[in-house]
Amino acid sequence: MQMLREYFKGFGGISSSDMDFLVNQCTEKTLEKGDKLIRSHQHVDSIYFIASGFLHYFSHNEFGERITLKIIGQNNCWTIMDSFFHHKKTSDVCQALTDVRYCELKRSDYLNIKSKNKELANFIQTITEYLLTSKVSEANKKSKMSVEERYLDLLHYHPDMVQQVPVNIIASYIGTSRETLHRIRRKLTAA
Amino acid sequence: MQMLREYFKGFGGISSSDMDFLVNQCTEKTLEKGDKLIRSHQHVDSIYFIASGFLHYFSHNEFGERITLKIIGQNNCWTIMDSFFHHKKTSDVCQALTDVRYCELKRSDYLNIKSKNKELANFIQTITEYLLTSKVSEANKKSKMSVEERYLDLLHYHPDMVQQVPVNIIASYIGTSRETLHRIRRKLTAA
DNA sequence: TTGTTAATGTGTCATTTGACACAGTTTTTT
DNA sequence: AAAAAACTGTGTCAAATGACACATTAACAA
Repeated sequence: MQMLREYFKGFGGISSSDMDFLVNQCTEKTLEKGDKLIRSHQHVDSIYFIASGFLHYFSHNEFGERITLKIIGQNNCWTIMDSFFHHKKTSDVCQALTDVRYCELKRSDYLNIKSKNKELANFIQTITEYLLTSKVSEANKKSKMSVEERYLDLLHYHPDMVQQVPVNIIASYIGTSRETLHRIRRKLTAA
Repeated sequence: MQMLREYFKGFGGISSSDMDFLVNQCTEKTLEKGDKLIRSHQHVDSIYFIASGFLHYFSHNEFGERITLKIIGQNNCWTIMDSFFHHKKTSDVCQALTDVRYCELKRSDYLNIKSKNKELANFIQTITEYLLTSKVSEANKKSKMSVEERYLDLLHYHPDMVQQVPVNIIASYIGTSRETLHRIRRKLTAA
């Protein structure tokens, strides 16, 4: 829960009573490696904050192949937006790649927070703006990089992820096959 | 301005005085084909709503090649988030591909709206959540599709864009070269 | 412990792609 | 109207990639 407090602190000052209120809406939970946080055809009614471990968020393309949409690591606030905000079923899956500790915030409590007071409404707006900005920047960055550059980027910013997550999942995440990623790694170790 | 009202209406009811207040913060403007809305090294201090025409939002990769990040068409609310929210310079460019009519909302007026009253703050939050959800969904969809599928998708949802925007820009947008896009088009017309 | 499954490393080969080159066409500028 | 610039169509060829196949190793469960 301490990590969550730190995460929130990063978005500017709120009173300690507001902070307590915020954190009290969240529940600490764990997953074991292989457990599913979200199954196909499920409604997603919570936002998650990852305290430790890695989650694998994936979907399927028209040929039924798994496509990694995100590998969610420590200190990340995440949900399936479309399902959460629009009360829709998702067809995607989110599964623990390692043991995971996380906090859950249910939609009803999220709404509570937003309507509690002006400061908290504002605080949530700030976080939403931050998430939007991050997502756009990330997508733009991805557009500018080759597969190899994306891998080097991962290695630089998330070396632990590269170590702990299977190659085929990393490969899918950066948009290539495990064989091509393997060639890239071979080339890099040779140099 | 009517289009902007309709756009806002899509996000749920607000009082007509709130709607008037909202719309009054926006200024109608135009660009001629080739004009730059945003130049490199500029601070972006506004949000834009496109009423007609197409804008080309692009950046450069490490080799100085132009990378199309977005082609912004009618009924789109857009800005360079990172620059707008974090008061930073952008190194990207946004230029009119056709004559363009748009509305501009300056940051100071955006902040005015947010602090005017609870309903408007909420309304802005709803739009931000919508933009975030759309962006994530769009990125996920893109991950699942091949270049050819992305082209077919554009053709389906934005046939006017495919007609009016140069092939090399469309190609860059869907992540390939103009030659490969040309091959795809040739194959499709053959079939 | 052993059998089973998952993950990794690597080679071959057909296919796809990007880079280049250049001709034809359209648009814009002078 | 002429010249210049931008855009489009197309062929060739080398390089990159994906699909397979299979051996090896690691992780997990019976």
